[in-house]
Amino acid sequence: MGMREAAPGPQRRATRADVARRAGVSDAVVTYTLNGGAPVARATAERVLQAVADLGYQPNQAARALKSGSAHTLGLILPDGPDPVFENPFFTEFANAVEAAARRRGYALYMTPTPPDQTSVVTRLNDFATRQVDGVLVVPGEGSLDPDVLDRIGIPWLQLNTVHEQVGVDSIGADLLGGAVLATEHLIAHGHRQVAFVGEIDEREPRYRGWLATCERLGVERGPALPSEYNRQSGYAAGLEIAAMDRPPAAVFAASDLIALGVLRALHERGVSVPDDVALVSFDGSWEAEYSWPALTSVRQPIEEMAEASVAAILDRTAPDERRHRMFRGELVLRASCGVHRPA
Amino acid sequence: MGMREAAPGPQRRATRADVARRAGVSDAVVTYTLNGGAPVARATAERVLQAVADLGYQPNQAARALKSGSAHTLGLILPDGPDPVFENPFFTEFANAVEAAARRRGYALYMTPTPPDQTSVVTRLNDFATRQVDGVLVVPGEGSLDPDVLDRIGIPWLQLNTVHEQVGVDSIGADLLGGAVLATEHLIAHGHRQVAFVGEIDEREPRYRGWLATCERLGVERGPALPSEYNRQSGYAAGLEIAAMDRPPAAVFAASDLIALGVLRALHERGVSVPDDVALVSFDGSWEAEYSWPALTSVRQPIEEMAEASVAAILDRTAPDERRHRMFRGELVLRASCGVHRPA
DNA sequence: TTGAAAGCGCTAACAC
DNA sequence: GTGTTAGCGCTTTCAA
Repeated sequence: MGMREAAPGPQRRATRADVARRAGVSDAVVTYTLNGGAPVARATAERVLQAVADLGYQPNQAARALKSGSAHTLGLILPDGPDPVFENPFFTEFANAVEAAARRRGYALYMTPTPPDQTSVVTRLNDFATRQVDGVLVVPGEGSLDPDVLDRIGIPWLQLNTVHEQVGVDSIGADLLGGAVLATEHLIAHGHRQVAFVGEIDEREPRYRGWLATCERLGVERGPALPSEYNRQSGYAAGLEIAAMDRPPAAVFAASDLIALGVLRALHERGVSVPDDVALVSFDGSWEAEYSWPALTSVRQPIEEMAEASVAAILDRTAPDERRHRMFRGELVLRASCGVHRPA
Repeated sequence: MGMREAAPGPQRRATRADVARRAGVSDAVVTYTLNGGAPVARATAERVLQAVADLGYQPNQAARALKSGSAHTLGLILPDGPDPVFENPFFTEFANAVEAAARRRGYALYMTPTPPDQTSVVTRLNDFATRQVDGVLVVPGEGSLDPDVLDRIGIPWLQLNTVHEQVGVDSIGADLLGGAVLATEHLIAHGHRQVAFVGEIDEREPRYRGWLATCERLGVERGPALPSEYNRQSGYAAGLEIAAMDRPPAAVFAASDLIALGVLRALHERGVSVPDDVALVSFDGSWEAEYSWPALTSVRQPIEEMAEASVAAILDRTAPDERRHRMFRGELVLRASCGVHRPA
């Protein structure tokens, strides 16, 4: 008779063959019942399902992956630089949302910080390919990736958190320019006749462009533009500069929450009051913006929506050659840092 | 002749057979060369390695997983409750450190928030098992897990972030009691004759016990103990209570950074100054504690060390029956929230 | 509607 | 030292 269920302890997992035997059918029928692919007689199907339940059978995903070329898994590559990505609540929220979206579709997620240079990313993509990963979401860092090289690996990929749209690259990103316009307009609506900018100062950076354009359009003096990387330290340095000015700008648009948090700290230290002396609006709308002091008014990126769309874009891709950029609008979340709001 | 390399585009990945053919050896020799397991003549090995390089061959991990029962992958289960785990920088840092430790060992990581109840965790462990995951790190939430049930799944697991040591459970955790002692002593060293506590009020909670014992040992009045869950909102509520007191405690020990952040916000709102009116020390030492205002003095958990140990514990496990709790000491990181430090 | 059998790519026991 | 071969558990023709 062979071994019956051994005493408690890590027992061997049931395989498709065990199920088939117990249901008195062939292996194939088990597959048909479970995955479809061929019609199965009602009675047969019931016996199979019963056997599955009795045995607590669960298909071996490794075997499935080998045979079908799909591990039912997605990969997420986050930029691993001098600033730990996971210290950025925006990425953290994004990663979380992607995992949730993948799971809803029955996919698992490999998530890994990777240096954002071409070679490292290629290595990681290759590793994913050997694991039969179905698609990879890449959050780029500094430096750009050559789409052709990545394509040649043969694994579907999609670029997240895109700032500059690129031909031949399937990508997803927030409407940075539109968000910057929202933020700047709001500061101006508060009555400020001068708005400063802290962030990446580059004609091609949409947040910078949005701020610039809005100041010009509304005939408002553009306060100084202070350079800052997207982290707290750099924002702090900019904040110190602001505090040291003879005539500090009464309104500041910071290109990310992290920058704003740094600015905030510097102003606190120098006894400059936010929002009384300086009104501040930032970008991202991550949860950290909510528990800062004062809480930050910020342009909230539609993270869940973008995550959902990312997973869908890669999983539902039909024509591999139809590549495009998908842009998502954010909304301004009003809190305390921009000043008191009057009823409209 | 068959097909030669097709024009650029996702080409078929080379398999072990391709390498064998090109090197003029059998499949087995390729395996021997790559994995060891049998001696290979120097010259042969060189030819194989050359072929591997020429073809850019990388072993198919799905096939490996099927054959060997190991996907070279670890799983990390985070508690998914009403409070999103990824809003807690402590978990975020921990997850990041675990991923890095796993990667250093050549392992990938599945990371997933999961409701911490028994059924959900079992389901997830089973899913991991079908994917031939080599071991799972479980961060428990509310409610306890039955080790016997988890063991029966047959996949090695380890409990992280452990508060209460349990027999029969392999686990890792910080020295919470020792940390609470450090924090409380420090507040007392600042000259305060009364120290309050905000956190979980339970005789079995080590942070609570450490605070209690230290106050008694040093003959200091223990200020009120205010209940709080481990999140910002709850800390905020406690902070409001503190601010509303006739005679607020001059020193507070908060059981986590998140709690402290909430307390801080409440005190700000009520115009209570930290550290002048209230000195504050918290627990965890996550990065968010550094950019709060004022920056938090906090007991830093040795996250990297614990992550490293977690991965090692599960991968280097020899005797599956030798289970124990591994405890790690934290250290007090001095910042501003506890008050000015005089030279020792 | 069901079954037999080939094969995904790799490993390892066994033979030479 | 090297080759042959039998699977790991599953999917999928192809036949019956």
